[in-house]
Amino acid sequence: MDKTYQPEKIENQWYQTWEERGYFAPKGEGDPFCIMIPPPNVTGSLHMGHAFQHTLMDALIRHRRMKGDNTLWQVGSDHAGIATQMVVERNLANDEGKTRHDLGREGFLDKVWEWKEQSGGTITSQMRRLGTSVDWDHERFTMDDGFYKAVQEVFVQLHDEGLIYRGKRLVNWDPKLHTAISDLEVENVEENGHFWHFRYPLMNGQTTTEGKDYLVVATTRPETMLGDTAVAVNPEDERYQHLIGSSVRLPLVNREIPVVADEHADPTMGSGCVKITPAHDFNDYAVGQRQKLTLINILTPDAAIRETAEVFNADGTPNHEVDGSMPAAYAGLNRFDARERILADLEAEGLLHQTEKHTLKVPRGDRSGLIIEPLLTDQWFVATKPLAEPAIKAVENGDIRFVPEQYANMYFAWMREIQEWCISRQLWWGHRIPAWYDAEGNVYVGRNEAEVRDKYSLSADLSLEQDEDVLDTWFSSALWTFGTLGWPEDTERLRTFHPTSVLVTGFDIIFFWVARMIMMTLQFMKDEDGTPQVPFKDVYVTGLIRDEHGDKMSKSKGNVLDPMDMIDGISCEDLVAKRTANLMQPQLAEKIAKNTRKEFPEGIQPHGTDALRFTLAALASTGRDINWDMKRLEGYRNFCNKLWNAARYVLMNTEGEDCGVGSEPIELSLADRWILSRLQTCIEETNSHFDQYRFDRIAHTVYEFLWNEYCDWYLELSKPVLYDDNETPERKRGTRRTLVQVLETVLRLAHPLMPFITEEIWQRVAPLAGVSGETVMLQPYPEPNPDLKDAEAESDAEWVKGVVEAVRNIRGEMNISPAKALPVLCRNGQERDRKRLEANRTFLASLAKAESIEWLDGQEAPLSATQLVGDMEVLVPMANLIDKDEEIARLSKEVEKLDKEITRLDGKLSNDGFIQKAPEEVVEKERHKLQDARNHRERLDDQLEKIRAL
RNA sequence: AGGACCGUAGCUCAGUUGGUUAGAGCGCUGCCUUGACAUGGCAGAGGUCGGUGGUUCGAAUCCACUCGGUCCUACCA
Repeated sequence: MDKTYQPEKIENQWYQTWEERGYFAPKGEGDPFCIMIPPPNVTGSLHMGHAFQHTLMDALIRHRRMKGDNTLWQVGSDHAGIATQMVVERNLANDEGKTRHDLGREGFLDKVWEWKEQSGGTITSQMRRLGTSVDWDHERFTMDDGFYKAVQEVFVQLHDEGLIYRGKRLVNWDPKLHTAISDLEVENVEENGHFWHFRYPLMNGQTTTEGKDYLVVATTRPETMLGDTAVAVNPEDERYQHLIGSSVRLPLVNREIPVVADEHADPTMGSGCVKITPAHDFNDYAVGQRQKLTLINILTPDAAIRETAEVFNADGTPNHEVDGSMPAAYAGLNRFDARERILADLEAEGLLHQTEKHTLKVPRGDRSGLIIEPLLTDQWFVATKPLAEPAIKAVENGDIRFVPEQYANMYFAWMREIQEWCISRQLWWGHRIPAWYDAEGNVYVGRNEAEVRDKYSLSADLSLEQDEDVLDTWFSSALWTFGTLGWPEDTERLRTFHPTSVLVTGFDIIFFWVARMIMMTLQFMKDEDGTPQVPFKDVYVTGLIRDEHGDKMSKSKGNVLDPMDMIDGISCEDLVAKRTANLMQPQLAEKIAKNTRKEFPEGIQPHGTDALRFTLAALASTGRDINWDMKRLEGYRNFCNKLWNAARYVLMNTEGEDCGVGSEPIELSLADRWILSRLQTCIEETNSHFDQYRFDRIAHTVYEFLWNEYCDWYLELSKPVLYDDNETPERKRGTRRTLVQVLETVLRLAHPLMPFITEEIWQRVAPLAGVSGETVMLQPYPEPNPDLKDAEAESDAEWVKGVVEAVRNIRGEMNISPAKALPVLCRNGQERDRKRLEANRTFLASLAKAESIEWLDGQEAPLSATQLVGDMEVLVPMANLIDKDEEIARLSKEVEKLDKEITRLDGKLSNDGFIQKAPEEVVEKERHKLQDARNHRERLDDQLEKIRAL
């Protein structure tokens, strides 16, 4: 073995072997255990969040696979409608200077598929690099024919049950992407703006109670006034009672619009009058529906002012009575220019009453960044309320469990206020809506045109056009758990693996994805007796990986870390180049480059996959934010090196030797029995942490055992046995056997977190431990063996460690070289101390580097430095070695500590309440502590006196 | 406005149902290249657990209030 751990030499090769040998596929027996991968964007690349979640999923899968379950980790990717279409459109513009319209729908879709072929392999090869043991043979893509079948089936069934419908509604419209988006895809950002107060003249000589001949309305969006169809006042508002039913003249347009009474108007805000623009504001739309107001759409799909407005009745049917003509001055202006012109014109007419500054929440599209426009369009919707009800119950009654459970609150809050879901998108890339129209606009829904004709008894010569729109990507990903397993076919995989076991995902997509998956699955997946199936039993919700300052990693901030760079390393300049390439705002490049050079002057060293995975697991605590820490990564890379070198030591001392797994007799030392006992605890804890999804504790438990117990103590304790010619062959065999068996077990224990290094070492260690098999991946996961628990060995070993530490402490505090052998004296102990001393002389001599260890029976001790182990004093004679003042200082420090302790315990024990009310065992424990502390104090005092007397 | 989460060592974070001397990694100080490992070993320094009040024999842990930070949902004519 190499002297240092070099991950790049082992990782790729093992992954290839595993994949070739088919280890990742379900083995077909055992309890089913299934995880559905949250499908990454097919054209994306692996980011830290993926690396994090994939690590945890892989750990779960490998754990259960080793436990003997029939495990399936279903892999696949998502077509990511808007995101992908945007990328391809941008490439098209950059490379050929063309738009998608130049190519036409078919031509453009060919381009998208081309792009998918070209870039789709990026993320899968990165996943392989990360060691993910997914079932590649059944990889799925949401645009697969089979998956499309599932999408169509769901659409048609929901439609036929009346849960999907089409209608003219106000939706969130992205004027750049030219599509509707759901309310979840809108980000409300606080921005500076204004309130503009307008005067709308009253008609027919009416006046307000104050004698004014106009009403004042305020708006943050003046341009919408062109589409106003009413002014609302509160029905309780006395100021305006007499005006309800009268009219105002809409300025600029000169349309007569009514004053209506509606609760929406808040008498305490502004003038108490509200302009109502039902076609351009969600609240006003609701007012319009209540008051049966006309809808006047003044905007084009680009959000520019129309030449002539579109007019509809409240029910969405075209209205031919109201004149839609608009002032010519604004036609074609974009909404911002139109705003300026309208303000100027109103001011010129003396109708701009007041202007005030105001901060408001501006809705922006999460993809385009543009201000979203509420726009009246024909769209498809899912009636979510009936679907939400069982979905809420499934979590309430525990069929689905959120981990950590506080995320259930988030889920409930959203589900109980759920809005209808707009599922149509005016895009080309996606699942085309299975609906057809005749020339009169009648809608027919079916799986294909032929079925539609049959279903609706349409004549063969009736010409039908399929709906141009596609479905929201989340509509298809909502079917992920069962669509990937073959539904609507009744497949073996579906029967075996659905409901799935656990979903691992981020809290940021609970609404987008988790909630919708639950709704859809309960609706479509039923047991044979008709009971709805949940998509998964547990939802393990992860935090979000942020940079070391707690900022979200983003391209525009230039703080993105690529998991592949953690693994393979990257030079400073390459990292700068990567971070500054393809920026949306190129002016940021300089700052990003500067910060990057400052933070990573040496670039990033390679750390290997196992170190990255171990770090991610160790960071996976229950918090919502997880700050990345490069130092942690280094620490766990060192841990890998530690494991590597421990294995090197074990192999050096066992290969070619009798490791006691045959028939030769063996004898176990105290150290052997101790480490085997500790190992059982480690196994117990690891398994229990796995059951609770506490990956941080798994990592900690394994780390602690391997480094602080196995390496720091056990390997050192094995040396005196192996290196001493006087030791019996039985004892040597016992030690060798323990060395290899414990290591082999730890390798299995750690394998789910660090698959590569464990496999590499296991291959060499397993035969020595008498274990055969092709791979550690398919070995049984360790289970604790109660027979190996040995309380006596543990307490004896603690005693040995105590004596060693006592001598080391004296050494350390006195600055005595570890190379210098010291004479050690013991006295005042009990019989048990003597026995322990006699039984463990060689261990003590070796670990404490003691030249001699003598028991003092009444003889006068030479002046010494002292440490206490229980009642026993451990003395190191001072002759020439130890400085008097330093020893006084050291002992005084100890005494001070003890005094504090004594005061604290004394206070506690002289409290009657404590004595009476605390459990007897707690009181007893405290009494013991006090007794011990007093004894120690006394001994140290004696010692101090002697040294001072010198 | 409603809700959630966070505040523990210089930094990043653990701390399971209230009972240890409050822990880890990194950083820091001192000694050491001893035949697995300097990506290392040994020893050590460092915290009145955001604040106040309460419940309790006992609070980092439970309750109330409060300060600071993050986020989600809703609304703002």
